[in-house]
Amino acid sequence: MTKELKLISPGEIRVRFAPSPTGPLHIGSVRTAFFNYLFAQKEQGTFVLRIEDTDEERSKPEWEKDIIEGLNWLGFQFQEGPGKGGNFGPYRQSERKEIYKKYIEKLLKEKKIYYCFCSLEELEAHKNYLIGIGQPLRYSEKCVNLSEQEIAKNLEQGKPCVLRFKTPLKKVIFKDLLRGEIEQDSENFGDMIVARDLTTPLYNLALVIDDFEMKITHIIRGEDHIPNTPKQILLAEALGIEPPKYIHLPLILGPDKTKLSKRHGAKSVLEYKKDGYLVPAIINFLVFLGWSPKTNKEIFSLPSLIQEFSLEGMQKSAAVFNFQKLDWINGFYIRQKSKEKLTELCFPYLIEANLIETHFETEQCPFACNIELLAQKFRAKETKEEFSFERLVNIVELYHERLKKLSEISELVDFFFKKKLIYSKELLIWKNAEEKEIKQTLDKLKKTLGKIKKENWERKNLEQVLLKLAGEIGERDRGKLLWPLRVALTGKKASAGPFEIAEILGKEKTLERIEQAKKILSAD
RNA sequence: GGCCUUGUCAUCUAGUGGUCUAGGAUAUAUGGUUCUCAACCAUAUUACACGGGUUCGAAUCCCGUCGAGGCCGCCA
Repeated sequence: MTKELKLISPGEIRVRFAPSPTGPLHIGSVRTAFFNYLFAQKEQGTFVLRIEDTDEERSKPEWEKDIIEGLNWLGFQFQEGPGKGGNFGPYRQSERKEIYKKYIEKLLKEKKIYYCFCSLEELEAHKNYLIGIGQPLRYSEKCVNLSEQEIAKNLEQGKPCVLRFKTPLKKVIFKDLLRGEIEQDSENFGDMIVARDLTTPLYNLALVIDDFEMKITHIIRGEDHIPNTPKQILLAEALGIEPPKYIHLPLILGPDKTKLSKRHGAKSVLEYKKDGYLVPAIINFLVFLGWSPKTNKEIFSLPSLIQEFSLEGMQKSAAVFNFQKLDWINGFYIRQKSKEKLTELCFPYLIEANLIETHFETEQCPFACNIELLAQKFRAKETKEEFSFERLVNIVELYHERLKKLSEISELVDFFFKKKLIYSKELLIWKNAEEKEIKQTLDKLKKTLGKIKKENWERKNLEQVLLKLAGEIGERDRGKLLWPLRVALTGKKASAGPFEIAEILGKEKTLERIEQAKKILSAD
């Protein structure tokens, strides 16, 4: 299958991503865009963005913005497209009406398309009839032989009409670079509507014209477009156009194994950004949905992907979107970040969660914060306690290995910034220990920690002293001491270790929280 | 209902006639390291949809069955 690709010299390959701006850019479309982008990069071709907004009612400029913003965030740069220019524009179908008009008029003149005046009711009735007798659903061709006079009369009366393609009856065979030959008889779809009027082509026609005009060499799209392909090929033939090459990607499925859609949580890719997924993680995850390398390698950067990508590694069957694996890859990429970088990435989430605030006023959304802010001091919103960037780094670092996505950071570290922790007294109790025991432990803890000088308040010392104490209290069971300590400091059943937390919290606050734990324990 | 595509562990997949008593990753389970959680390491469990052929030999080739998905719009 790649033999054919090699016939085309590098630089000549042109691919496109052609979304319709009728909703957010979701993860399935992103993958399609990505494979187009990858292919273009690999073959040193051109990646074109075309906005398919022929449906004026459903298309919205804000969705176009969402799409472009999403592509930019992911780093899939297109060489031609709206706002970018190029030699084959305009790149919005709504701005290409003049171009379409030429083609539609030509088809009409050559009698390859014809006016159809059938009403929706008529069409519906015919469809039901066909279902009844088990035939493929296709138009009755009632209007195919209308006389010039009849057409003129109907048009004059302003009778609603559309333009239909006089589909030649034949077997259409095309070659999919991934799947081999696919054959479909055109009698299965019949005379389809290709335009509403002279300047408003529908999807199939507009696409054929645009791909030709934009000199697209390869159409890489979802498998759900296989049934459209014969229609487009016939249309291309009618226009005397050589069709491009086709690659139909397997679909992405939800956990219930149906085409991934909004109800599976296929939200805008920008929401993945908001959840704290990293671009390399998303890319790495997505590429494995339908492609695999020759080796067992699991982690790929974009450059290495471009290098190793090949159509031969493509899968033909649909793949279920595995959210757990996305999280795993994301966690992996988070662990690759330096602690400073990670803190910078987490910062907006801490602001968003109202845990910290900065003295600086910013007009920008916190998610677009800039790095200079990070050289400044912050304070806890609740306690007004000051935090340097270094101290924030120390906090975030504690959870470096525990993060799967950035948005989790705030509920993990919130206890550092709060005045009072709220938890039940049962949480303080280690395994089968008695309440009394825990109380004694907290007392001893307070006494021992109180003796440590402020200048010696650091992780290593704390560890030494506390482990010694733990030995005295629980012999081998350090949990007797460490569990209530950790709960007292964090109010959580799971967290980072108590020594490093105590270090960052500081002596005063640590003792305060132990005191608080005692109160919680004695309360009813 | 018609047409098309597709079928290896729960999930993503390796595998192109012998090296497959089927490999890797995620997930799960157990164990190891300073309480918990995570990370890391080790171990374990789980798959060639089914039935026929072809062949000395089949996950791999052929046929049939079954399953799954997609498309059948004056949406794209």
